[in-house]
Amino acid sequence: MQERYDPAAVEAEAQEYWVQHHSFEPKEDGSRPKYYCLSMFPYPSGRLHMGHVRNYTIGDVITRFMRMNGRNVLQPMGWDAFGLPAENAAIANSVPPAKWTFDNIAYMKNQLKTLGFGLDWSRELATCRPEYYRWNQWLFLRMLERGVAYQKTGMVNWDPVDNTVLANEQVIDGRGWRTGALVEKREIPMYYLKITAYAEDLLDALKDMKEWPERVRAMQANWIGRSEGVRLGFPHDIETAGVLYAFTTRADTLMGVTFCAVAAEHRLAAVAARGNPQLAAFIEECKRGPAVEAELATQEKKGMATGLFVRHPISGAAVPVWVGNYVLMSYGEGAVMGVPAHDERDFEFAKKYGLPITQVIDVPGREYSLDAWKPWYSEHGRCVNSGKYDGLDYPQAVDAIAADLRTLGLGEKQTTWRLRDWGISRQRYWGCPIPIIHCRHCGAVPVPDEQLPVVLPEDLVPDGSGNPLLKDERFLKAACPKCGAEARRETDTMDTFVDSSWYFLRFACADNDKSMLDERVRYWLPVDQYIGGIEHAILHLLYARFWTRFMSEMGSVPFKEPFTNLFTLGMVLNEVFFRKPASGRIEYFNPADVTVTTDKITQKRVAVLRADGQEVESGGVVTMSKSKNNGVDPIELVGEFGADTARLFTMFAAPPDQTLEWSDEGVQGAYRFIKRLWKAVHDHVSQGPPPALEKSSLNDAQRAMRRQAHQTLAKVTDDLGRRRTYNTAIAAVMELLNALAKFPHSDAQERSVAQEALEIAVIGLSPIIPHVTHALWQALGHPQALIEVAWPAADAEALETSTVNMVVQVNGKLRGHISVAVDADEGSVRAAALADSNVQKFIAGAAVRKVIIVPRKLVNIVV
RNA sequence: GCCCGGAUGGCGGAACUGGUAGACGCGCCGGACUCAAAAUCCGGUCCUUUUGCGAGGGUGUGGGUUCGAUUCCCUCUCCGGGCACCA
Repeated sequence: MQERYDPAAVEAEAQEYWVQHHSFEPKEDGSRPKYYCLSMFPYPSGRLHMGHVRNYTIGDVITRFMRMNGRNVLQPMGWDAFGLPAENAAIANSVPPAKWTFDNIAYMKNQLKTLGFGLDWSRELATCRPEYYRWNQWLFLRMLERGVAYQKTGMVNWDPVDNTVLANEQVIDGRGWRTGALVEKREIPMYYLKITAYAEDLLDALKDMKEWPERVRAMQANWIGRSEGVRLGFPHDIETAGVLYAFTTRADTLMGVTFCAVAAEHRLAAVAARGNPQLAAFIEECKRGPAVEAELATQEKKGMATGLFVRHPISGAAVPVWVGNYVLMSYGEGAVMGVPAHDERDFEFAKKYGLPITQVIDVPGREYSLDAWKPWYSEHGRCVNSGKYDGLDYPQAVDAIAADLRTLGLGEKQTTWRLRDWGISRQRYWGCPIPIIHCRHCGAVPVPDEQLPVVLPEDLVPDGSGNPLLKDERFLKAACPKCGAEARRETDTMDTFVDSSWYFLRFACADNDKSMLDERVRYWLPVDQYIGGIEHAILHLLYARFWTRFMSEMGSVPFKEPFTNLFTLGMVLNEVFFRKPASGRIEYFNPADVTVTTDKITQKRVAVLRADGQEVESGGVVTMSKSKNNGVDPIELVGEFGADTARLFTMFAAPPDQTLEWSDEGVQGAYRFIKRLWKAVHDHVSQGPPPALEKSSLNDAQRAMRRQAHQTLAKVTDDLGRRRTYNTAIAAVMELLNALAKFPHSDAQERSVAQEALEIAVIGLSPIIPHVTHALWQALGHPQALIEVAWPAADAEALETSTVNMVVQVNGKLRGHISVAVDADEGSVRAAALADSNVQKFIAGAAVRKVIIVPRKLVNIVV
């Protein structure tokens, strides 16, 4: 065995072994339990970032651990290869997005191999390949047939200078990111998927998904947003006799309505705007407003009276109709009843515009005043000032009012969802073409299955002014499948979330060119463990669940939930350094180019840019990103310390589901530990092979060492398998190694105990640092490769102990320690506790009121 | 604004089911080795007090439940994620 740890040589050899032996290319095998471990596939942005390393290391730890525990483990990898960044790169460099994407894939694949992940590359897929996206198209046609896909108009951001549709992220303060032009809204026809038809099932199923993090289930449930309420109608005679409908969860406050507010897009707003230029201008202003919910919700609440009135459904009183910029057309009926006394937004609105406020709910012991909003105003209580409903509580009032409305034909109880249908049309080039042909005579005609795939040309270079497909005659021209007339292809492409809504199924059968899925899906799916960033907690995961439900209905898959167990990891953060010139833009400096020292006198941290020796400011610790220039290149790290160090640090520095703060010193520490482990094995094996362990003849110190080794094994097994707290598993092995360093190594039995402890350390860490442990396992005298070794169980005999240490508290404060026999009864434990000299000091002269004994842990004496 | 998380020494974190707060690592201090430095090894390291044993305080804020609270409940503050066309 070499004395010096040489990561480059060790890692090349181990990786060579796994490739040669196809260690991670599992075949379907009905005789063995399968395990499908999947990390969210990356967008091929150019190079791996630390978030990828963290994500894929977790996946790899699970993969290797489950493999050693006898499972037939599949861990595939692919590329989420369509998307906006490729178009941006294309515009910047005049390269087709396809070339940019494929170059990036080649580069990043190499990076992944360098890190030693146990990936099955034989199943690799990229969503931008026609072999893949043809099935997007095929399934979209099935959805069209079943009415799950449908067409309606939707609003988009329009850049009037570039004549192009902008993504929300390309709109900065209401202006186009490239042109700076004021962004307009346009209503255009788009395709939608009817995810709302699955809302109830998507919500109900969450209750049984115990293996998903509670927070993700909560976020999804809130997103779907089931609301039980009442749909109520305000009759009117505007134009002709009609009814303005609104949805409310607070029908008990109906008698407190003093106005109604409608969205700018509401039909009544348009009616009122005729002949009212001021109102028309206000409506236009609202429509130009933000598209993003966060901005909508924080903008100043504004409104304008329409001059129209509707009638209160119960009292018949005239109720003024306003247009409000806080009313969403996309939720409920696009109109709300205004009850300023009991709704905070309505209260503010009424205050601002001088609308009346009528208290109709009374909460005992509380005094209502019109001066300022108080949180209790929106609490449930009893009806007052509400005529026949006075005295009713919330459920009684809602029932009574819903019943009366029903009699009047002006409403009923209703369940409303926050979830909206999924608009999948994107007016962009680098995506999966929507398989539709537009014919002058026949309208929008689906492309017949036998003409699939509709292939996206890969040689176009977008220039930022609209979708290049619109200018590509080869793509555009098509014969109408119905009448044969010359027709035009749909140029919209699909949202990239479509691509990622089923890729996990395709890994089971990526080589099938005849059908989307086959019987192998039944062996591998559902995914046993899915791992990805918390930022995907809602959209991606919800879309994938919806998609799987549709495929289940079609009979394509025998399950509705695609991911049995979900693990969400935290973000990777790093400190950000910058200089802010008196004028001009902030300049960010990469932390690798900055030296931070602590001033000995002032104790202040000082950051200096090495290039010029001048100080830079610290902007705190934030998510690693290109824009803040605070990323760390994982591959540079691998070059300097090896993949095992990169893996060990990312697993050790923080629990995997929480944010991880980057630390160069921490990386050094990880490297130091691996070197110590290497040296410990080297020093041990250089004395030659130890004799067989004679368990019965060990002395106390040897027995204790052995006990710690097996306790460590039990802890590591639990931390890796159940708790997924890789940081504490590593800490436990570090403790074991620290203990072993103090353990004598001279007689034969001591060396046998040490051999066993070292083997436990090496096996225990092997899922995390597989390369170095592969080499160390050989050095410890084993011909079989470590990846083929079965995960050991802790020896129950080694864990046995005769005495146990307990702490003694007096009134909850720690006062002493006692050592008692494991099987000591309460009486003797109590006696030992009371006999402790320090404890005596605190109970002297006081009456012992109570003694609480927690077996094997603690005694608390209450005096 | 709404929904979901988080906050513990100089720093990252540990304490799993309400039972010894600070494991493990980083940094720092002292020592060994060295002509010297690096690397490595050994010892120390929450704060106050004490020669020491010990004592007092301490888990973002303020309150509550309990023999006992980092852990449970309520309040507030700050930080992070998501908000439907970034992926």
